[in-house]
Amino acid sequence: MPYEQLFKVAKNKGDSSIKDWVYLSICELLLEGEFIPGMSVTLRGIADALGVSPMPVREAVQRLVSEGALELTETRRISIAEIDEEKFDEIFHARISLEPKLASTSLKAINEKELQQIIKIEDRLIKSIKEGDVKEYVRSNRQFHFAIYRHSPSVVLLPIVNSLWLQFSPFMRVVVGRVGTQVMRDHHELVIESIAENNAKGLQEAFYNNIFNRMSIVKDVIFSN
Amino acid sequence: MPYEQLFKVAKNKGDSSIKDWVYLSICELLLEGEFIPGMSVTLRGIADALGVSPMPVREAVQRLVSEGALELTETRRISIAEIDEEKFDEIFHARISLEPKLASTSLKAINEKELQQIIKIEDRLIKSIKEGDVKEYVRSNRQFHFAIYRHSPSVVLLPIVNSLWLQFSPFMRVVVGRVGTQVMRDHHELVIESIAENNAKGLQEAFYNNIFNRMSIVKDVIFSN
DNA sequence: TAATGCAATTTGTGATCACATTTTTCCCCT
DNA sequence: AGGGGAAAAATGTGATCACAAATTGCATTA
Repeated sequence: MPYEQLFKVAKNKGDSSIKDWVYLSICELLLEGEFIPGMSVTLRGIADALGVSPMPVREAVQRLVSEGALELTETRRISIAEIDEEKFDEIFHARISLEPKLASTSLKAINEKELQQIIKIEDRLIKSIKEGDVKEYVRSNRQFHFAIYRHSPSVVLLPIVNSLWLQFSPFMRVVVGRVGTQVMRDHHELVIESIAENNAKGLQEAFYNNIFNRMSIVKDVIFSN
Repeated sequence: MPYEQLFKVAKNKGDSSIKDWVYLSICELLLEGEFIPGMSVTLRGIADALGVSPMPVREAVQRLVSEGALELTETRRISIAEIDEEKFDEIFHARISLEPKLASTSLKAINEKELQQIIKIEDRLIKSIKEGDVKEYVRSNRQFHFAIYRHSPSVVLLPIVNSLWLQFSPFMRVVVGRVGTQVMRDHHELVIESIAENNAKGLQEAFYNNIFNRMSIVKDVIFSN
């Protein structure tokens, strides 16, 4: 049975259009690393798996193509985008240029309750590192970032950063399996400190260092030879 | 007759899919400032104007919505995106973070012939300033930038920058009418010099200053009170 | 004259059909 | 057994239809 992963996604709650639900469903699978870069998908395959007509799938897929998460081959087949070193460098530059700023714009919308949620996610992340649970590690790291970004009023930066994560997540899921959950300074303590102290400058620095370290390690491991 | 502007666009050459042609047609109108921020468009209106079915228009419009150039209202109508000061600041940050880098990655693909084209565009730009031709000024300024960006092998930065221009161009067309083609240091001489000398660092600086100056002036004039 | 309500039209969304092109399958030949 | 090739199935694209929801137009009323 193709696209077994799609059966895991939550049923459409009917609170939004089908195409948005399809879009979010595919996003989740991309972010969770259920799709391997280079593998191909089909409109009807996804449509059947989700129990909808190919029409809303077309719109969702088109959107993901324009966001760089999916690609069209020369013979107009749909596949999960792959990443080479040049592309990785571009994403590196974009992330480090935009995400610290995005984080700082989120700051004023984060209250005590949301800070506690962020700390809870960080606990899960530390636990996953100890246990070597790569899948949970990738998930909680992403949740940590977006638990912050999500509160930003941004209408420009946030969609861009979203599309960046959609582009590299399928790739990361594969490479982190190779890198492992090795100890790396993620500066999450500084992130939490800065939020608690309402320190925008410190928050930006913490995110800069976090992204720089992580992306550098991945770059070294994957593209060293 | 609604959407008269659409009649201006070139006929579909058949070398690509209809949806891509529709997409490019709407892009051109957005970039040329033919659409005013806040105005609404309809699928069938565009489809009739272009002589195609609503289907490829749906796909093109969905894409432009996901790129932030068009917006869906709460009652799912389509309109040209508007820009407030917060959004302008975000675009400012994204442009100044990404475009200098994008320009520098274009450098190695620009040869003498292409440099001459760029110089030719710069001449048109200077002429338009002298004559106070706002429309031509906006067009040649955009052509100047993309005559460089277009040669970049970028697959991440270029689409992002493209979407940024699509977002602010309808706005710029309106505000430049208010700002006028006043004298501003655009650092285009430095751009051309840097290309001629193959100086990536200088090119980045020239673009940084160009974008910073221009965006600052617009910000002052439009959002000063 | 300006506001109100109701009907007619228009709109985006989703489903289905048609079609050219591509991919896959499977049988035949060497 | 192993290629090669034709037939069959599958695929993305575009057009058309159906429908609920929103907008518009217009007559009626105060």
